[in-house]
Amino acid sequence: MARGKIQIKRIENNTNRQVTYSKRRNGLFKKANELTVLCDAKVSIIMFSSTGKYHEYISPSTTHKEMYDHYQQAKPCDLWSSHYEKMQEKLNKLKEVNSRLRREIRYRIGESLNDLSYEKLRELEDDMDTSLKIIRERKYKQISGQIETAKKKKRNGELVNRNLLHAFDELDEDPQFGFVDNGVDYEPLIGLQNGGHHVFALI
Amino acid sequence: MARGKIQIKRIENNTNRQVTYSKRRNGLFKKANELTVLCDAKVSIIMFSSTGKYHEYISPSTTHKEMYDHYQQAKPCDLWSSHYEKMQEKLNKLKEVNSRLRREIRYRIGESLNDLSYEKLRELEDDMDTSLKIIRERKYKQISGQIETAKKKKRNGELVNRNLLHAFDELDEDPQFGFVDNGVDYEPLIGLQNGGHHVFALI
DNA sequence: AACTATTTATAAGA
DNA sequence: TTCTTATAAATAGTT
Repeated sequence: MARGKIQIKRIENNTNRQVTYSKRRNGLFKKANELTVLCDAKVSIIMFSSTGKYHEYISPSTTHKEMYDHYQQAKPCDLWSSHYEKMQEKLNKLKEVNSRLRREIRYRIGESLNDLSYEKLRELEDDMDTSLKIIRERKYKQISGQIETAKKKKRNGELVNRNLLHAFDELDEDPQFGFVDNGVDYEPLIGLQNGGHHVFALI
Repeated sequence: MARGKIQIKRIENNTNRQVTYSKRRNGLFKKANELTVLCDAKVSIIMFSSTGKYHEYISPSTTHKEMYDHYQQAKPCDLWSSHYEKMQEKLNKLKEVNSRLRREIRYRIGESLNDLSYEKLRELEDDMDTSLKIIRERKYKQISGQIETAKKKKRNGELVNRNLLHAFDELDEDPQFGFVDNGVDYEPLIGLQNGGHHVFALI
């Protein structure tokens, strides 16, 4: 717009394009600021150059986030808001599921039983009873398995020992094998609550 | 910038301000578009007038959402993105808590017991045992309470009945009072799983 | 980054 | 709102 008119089309010369970008960007931001002051408006500008660098203008009294939140409200059907809202929805759903899970656990550790009808209490008792049986079985299975293992190891150890005795005619027969933890933990997410019950450290 | 210089400060005359807003807004958007074309850049502008009306410019090849997502990446420490990221974080935390709660429930209904060490199994058994006792107590308390209530009602009913008999010399003595549900539900969020256990219908 | 000839934007008026 | 136009501002090409 000076020293010759130009066509509004992509500037092919790379350097030229960069220079023009820089100049016009400043011009744009200046205009944006004038608009802000003169008309008491709020303006949010974000731009990316062809090389990927970004620049921004934002009216002093606000933030991009505020502008976009506002924009969202003013234009609720656009694609942008759907992303944002979906996230909110997801969050709320998770919260709900969470509180239901917590309630379930509370019932199962014997809290908030007031909420339950007699029928439900009976169901819960049945469930708990069945579960407890499963857990006991499992426990017995595990302890007998461990005892077996221990015995085997002991036998094995004794054998080795005997061999050693044979070989060196020394040492006495007393290898101590304790129970072996399977290495997977019932997690340290357990805090005391309600008379010694082990429950999650709820957030 | 014509017919006289102006000071860059708020235009007090309301109509004037509106007019200037409109004119300059068009100018700004025109410039933004020229910048887009000339320099192969992407520009996102959102503005609100002092009266709350919004206007926007967005380069043809993109969307506001895309621009802000980009902007976020380019400026990870700004307030907006922190809002966005906090949301993500919250979501992840909730998910984590969720899976822990589910695990806890699984243990308590006798699933995934492979994960637990012998020690933890023993703790779990203890817990379950205690909880079951609490639930049983509660159940008995409730049923005996209900029986009491029923008896009272029956007595009451009998009394009324007798009075009625006296009054009308008719009707026979047989009011049927059933147990009364307390009205609060153990929720229909319970679906069958693992051999008849009642657990939440997990999402 | 500065300069400046020109083009563009626009304030005020209609 | 739109047009007009005198004038202020922006800027393309150059240094």
